[in-house]
Amino acid sequence: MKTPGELTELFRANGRKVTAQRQCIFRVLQGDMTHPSAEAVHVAATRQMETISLKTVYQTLHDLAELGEISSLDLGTGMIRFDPNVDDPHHHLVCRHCGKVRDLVAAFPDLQIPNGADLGFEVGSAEIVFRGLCPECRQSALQLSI
Amino acid sequence: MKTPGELTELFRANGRKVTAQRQCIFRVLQGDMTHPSAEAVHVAATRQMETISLKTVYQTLHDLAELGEISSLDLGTGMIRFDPNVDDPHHHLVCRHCGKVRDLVAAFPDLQIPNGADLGFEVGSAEIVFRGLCPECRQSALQLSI
DNA sequence: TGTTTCTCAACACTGATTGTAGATAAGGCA
DNA sequence: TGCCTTATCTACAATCAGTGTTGAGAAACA
Repeated sequence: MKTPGELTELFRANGRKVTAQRQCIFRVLQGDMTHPSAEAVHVAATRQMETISLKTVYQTLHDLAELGEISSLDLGTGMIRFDPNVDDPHHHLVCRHCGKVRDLVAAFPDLQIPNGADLGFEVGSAEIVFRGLCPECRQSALQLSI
Repeated sequence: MKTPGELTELFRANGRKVTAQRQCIFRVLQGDMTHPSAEAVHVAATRQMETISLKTVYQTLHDLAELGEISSLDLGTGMIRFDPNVDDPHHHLVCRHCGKVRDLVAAFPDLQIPNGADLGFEVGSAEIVFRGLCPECRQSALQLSI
């Protein structure tokens, strides 16, 4: 993802206005590796700007996704997650207990896309989701089963 | 998925009661290859039993998933889809326009699960989702772009 | 500075799914 | 077969993530 300054330029270049709320969201996303939900971004943004509304957060996240600066992921955790890492092709590791998401950059960088020709599909992209338990949930699962 | 008769046995063996509503849902799922949503199952069930409630459909689908007879999939189409095919390991092809889902049985039957050990994750399963356009949506996309 | 246009926040609303509670039916047993 | 216990059913309300609307306000640009 670009820096807040670059995003400001990009938004202006695309005829979008740059507000204090948007810059706040840019800063929140910068360097966030947790694949936050809109709600999580809102909570973090609220710490810098008390009155920012959830609707504004949703709208700005959609704008960023439309410009290709973040990607939105539905990983089956009940809400859409936003991933600022759009530069390295990668897949995801999802904790089936707490929903935590981590990038898996090294695995399957060039997954062969099968041709769905026999089914008539025109296949455009492939995503792999690995599900398991994160370190924390693994730990608490162990303690519970004693 | 097992036959309606086998499912009846299985439910009884697990201390669950077998009602006309449940058997109706068993029949609806039998041989359904469309990965229906709960709503779609409800519509089909209503054709056999007018008064069956959506809540009952959700509950029975969850029971079946709990017993491992169907699997529930969140493929990013806005609702959970149910897949009666739990016998052949397979992946999914999802139409990004209409949400139609097809099985891809032959592709990557034995995807190597990377060890998430360096991230502390204990990885249990892997799913690949291929996104593209189904034959029908491809056709209408072509017609629109003329 | 003035004007235009976009964005903001508050609020109501949607659509999928779940919780509640009284009515009803299944399954075991006499 | 009829009764009794317990699970399940339906209807209804509620939840939760996300979206549409609208008047007020701020950004961009001349």
